[in-house]
Amino acid sequence: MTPRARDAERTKKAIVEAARRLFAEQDFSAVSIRDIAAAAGVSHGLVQHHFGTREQLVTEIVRQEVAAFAADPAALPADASLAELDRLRTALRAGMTRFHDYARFIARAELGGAEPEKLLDPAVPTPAMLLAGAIRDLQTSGGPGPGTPDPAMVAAYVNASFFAFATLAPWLMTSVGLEPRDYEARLDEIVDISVRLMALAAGAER
Amino acid sequence: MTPRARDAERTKKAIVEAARRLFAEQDFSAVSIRDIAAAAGVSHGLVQHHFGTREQLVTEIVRQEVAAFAADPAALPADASLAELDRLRTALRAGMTRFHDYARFIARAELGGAEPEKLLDPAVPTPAMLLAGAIRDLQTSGGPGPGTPDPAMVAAYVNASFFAFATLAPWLMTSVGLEPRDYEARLDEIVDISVRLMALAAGAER
DNA sequence: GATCTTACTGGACAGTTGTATTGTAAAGGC
DNA sequence: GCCTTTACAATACAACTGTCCAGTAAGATC
Repeated sequence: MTPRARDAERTKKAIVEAARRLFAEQDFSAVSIRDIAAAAGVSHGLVQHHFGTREQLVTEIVRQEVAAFAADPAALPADASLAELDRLRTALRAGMTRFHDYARFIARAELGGAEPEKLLDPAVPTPAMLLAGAIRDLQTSGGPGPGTPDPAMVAAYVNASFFAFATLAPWLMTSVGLEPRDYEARLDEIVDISVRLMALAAGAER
Repeated sequence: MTPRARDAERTKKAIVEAARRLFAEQDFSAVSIRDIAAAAGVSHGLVQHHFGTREQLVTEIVRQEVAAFAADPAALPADASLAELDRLRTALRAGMTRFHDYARFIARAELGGAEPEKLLDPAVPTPAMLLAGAIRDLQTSGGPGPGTPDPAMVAAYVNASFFAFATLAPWLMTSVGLEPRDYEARLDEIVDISVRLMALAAGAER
């Protein structure tokens, strides 16, 4: 193997990027250090030199992924109030798109049993955080109506749907007799359903 | 290893059951044939004798899991119409409970890349299939109102939420600032949100 | 009782894994 | 120029993997 340029920072980034790519396609435990090294064009010994053990590498990658998502301004558009439905829709759509890859990553990491506590970070913004505006609307206008669902639970529900579609869109579509290929084209419908659900939670009139 | 009773059918079942248990806890690719054999109290050679290759074993387990869920009467309660909200709620709750383990299994299998086409079976009933009654209600009463979301898409949305909560409840709860431990206690709220969403899709008055 | 089938165990094997270790040469301080 | 540091490659190794295969004995058939 021909030696690469001596640029530790750059090399570490290349390794992390290669690992990210492989983890997005396979089981966490199906990806070996040698796979990662090969994908990064590096000897497997170097991976160990930079990251220590395999577990430390995985931890580092998870940490970076969470940090990147949390820091991405596109992941958390400004609060959108229910009074501005169009803005809410647009923001939710953007959030959903950005959430897509992150959700897949979380699913693999979580189901793979890798450092779950690192992922359980309530500080990480999610599409449903947009509910914040709606919830404020609700609270300033006298509280929820009788029998209105808990806005936080609705937010979790919306997050859940986005998450599931991101990871299992083909299965979810076919499970109700829809065409799997249509998923991309119908993202707006999913957003629309979410918005209606939020309005419901806020006790707004239909 | 002391030889076990010579009962092929019983032994095969024990192996499948052990594998199911292990697959529910770890990455698909992290579970070895020897792990499964040990958990079943059997030599690893026997697993090969009964199932051939590891892949055939996994395929068989997935097939059985899908078949078991599809055949379970509790998984698909009788159609509940929107006109009978209480029955709908009860049925949905039962479906959700049964869906829980199946969803976890699907997630692992799908994300592990194991035989996805086997899982993409639209014939497998899911909680949101209960929408069938509501959709019929809708259609016999003159079609959806203007701007009403597609009932099939709503069904997929409901399925998605159930699926995601089953696999990632702790993360989903904390992501909106709720207590992860509360998840079990608040299942009814999730069902309630689903029912409201269905009513919305059917164009029913709130 | 002899023979055949088959449910099982256990050993062997080559390939892959994570990690430890050794070796090399590039860079920087002095 | 020398010397220390360190980014890298390459080898070594024990543990584990899936698969193959030889052996054993229980039970059925005749």
